[in-house]
Amino acid sequence: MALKIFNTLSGEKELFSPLTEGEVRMYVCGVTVYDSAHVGHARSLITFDVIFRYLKFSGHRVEFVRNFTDVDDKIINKANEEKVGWEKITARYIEEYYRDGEMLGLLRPTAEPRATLHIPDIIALIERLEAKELAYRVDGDVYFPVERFAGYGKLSGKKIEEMEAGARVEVDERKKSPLDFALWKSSKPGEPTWDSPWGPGRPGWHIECSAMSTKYLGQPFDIHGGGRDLMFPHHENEIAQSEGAFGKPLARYWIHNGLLTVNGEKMSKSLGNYFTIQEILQVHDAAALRHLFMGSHYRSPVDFSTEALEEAGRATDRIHETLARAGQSLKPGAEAIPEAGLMDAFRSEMDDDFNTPRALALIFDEARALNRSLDEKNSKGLEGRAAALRSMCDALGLLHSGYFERKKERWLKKGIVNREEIESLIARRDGARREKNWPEADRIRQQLRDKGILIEDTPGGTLWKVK
RNA sequence: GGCGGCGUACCCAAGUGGUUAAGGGAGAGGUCUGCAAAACCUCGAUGCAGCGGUUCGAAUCCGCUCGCCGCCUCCA
Repeated sequence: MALKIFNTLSGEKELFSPLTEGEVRMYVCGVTVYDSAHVGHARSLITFDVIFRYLKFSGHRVEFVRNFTDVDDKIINKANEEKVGWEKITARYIEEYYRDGEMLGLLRPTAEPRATLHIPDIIALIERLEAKELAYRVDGDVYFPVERFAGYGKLSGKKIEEMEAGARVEVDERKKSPLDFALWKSSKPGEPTWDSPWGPGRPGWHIECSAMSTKYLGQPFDIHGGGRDLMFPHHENEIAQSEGAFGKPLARYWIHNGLLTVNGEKMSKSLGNYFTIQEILQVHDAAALRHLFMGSHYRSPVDFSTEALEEAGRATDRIHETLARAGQSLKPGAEAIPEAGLMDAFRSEMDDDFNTPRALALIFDEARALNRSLDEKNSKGLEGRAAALRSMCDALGLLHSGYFERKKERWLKKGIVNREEIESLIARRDGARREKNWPEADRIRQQLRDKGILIEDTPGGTLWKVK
């Protein structure tokens, strides 16, 4: 068994072997912090969180770097709109981003560098490119001449001539090719500015990733990831800059996650068809969102809808229900070893380019088998199998403690019922049941049901949960 | 226009040359239950957009047709 990864660079699944045995260096493009992150960002975040988790799960030491782009036109525009400094904008959204990440159950990367804290590294890289005649100045701007880099287009499979012919951009006459991109931009008054050999200005978008990835991970490093939409031009430009500057590959495996769509169209700010992560998490559990994403392969598009999310939520309920049930009937404190056969099966699914849909199928198969054993009061091998189920879910980040309690909280917050009301209705119903007053007991149950509360009579007493 | 991808049951979705086409949701029937809920059991595509072809054998390879999407512009 060995991990295979689909490498965008080759267009094929390849056997993954890190540069250093047992160690993986991974860089993923993060977000530009000018607005709240939406569910599309969440997909990318969760995809690479799972990859991070699984690489660790399979015994690697992982250096995982994800950046913040904290200097950009959109940030400046937002600052101007609100008449505040740009640092206020980036600070606000970085803070929001950390809160989102925590709620999504993301593992923290090993480093989360910001562009503005790496200006010297960026300048040094541009100088290096300039020395190799891979940069030219136009007024206070510095551009990268794409036709001077032979491999331009190798990641996205595009050809310079074809792109120039079909260019839809308004052509900047000062550039040698419409595809040339800015390494450094001169700044207008009031914009973020740093001194540089080319005059006061700020870095272009792509250069920060080249500078920071290599600074933290060396060159080449093992995995570079990001959303499909970053493949061109962003990642192509990163390759041009880094490989142009150092004459060696930037990254060995390129991973791109598929995009999130809404009614079949890409979720994006410009289309206005997006939900922020916060909006969604007020109504749904992060585990359900993650489950929704895990249900499709990371490279496929996923169509987002609240119906799909609710459906994923019902599936997530089942897993947590099973886990809770298994937890109750196991000896407390017993340190069980996950059942080896199950773990092997899980690994072989995940080793196939992180095939989470198949891994989920395995999880459900085992959930059913476990429930069956529990129904039959057959405790043989139960601990090991429950531990395996738990471990598989954990490797996907699906284990969110307090899952049902959060579900209750979300419902109670709507103000339709409160706990006291539920408890007293249940007490009254229990009284009716003791007297075998079934019509009254059923009437109370219906009353609760109308308020979204389901009653469950168990040997240990009456429990309630949210519908 | 160029490049890439997708079309599998009511819905979502794996599978990409070879036993009965995973799994989830919804639905139907059943076991359990005072009745429920949960759980479990059973049933759901002789067929994988359509048409041709290659092959002993195709959802899986090739060709054409139809439909949808992404990138080529900031974008996870």
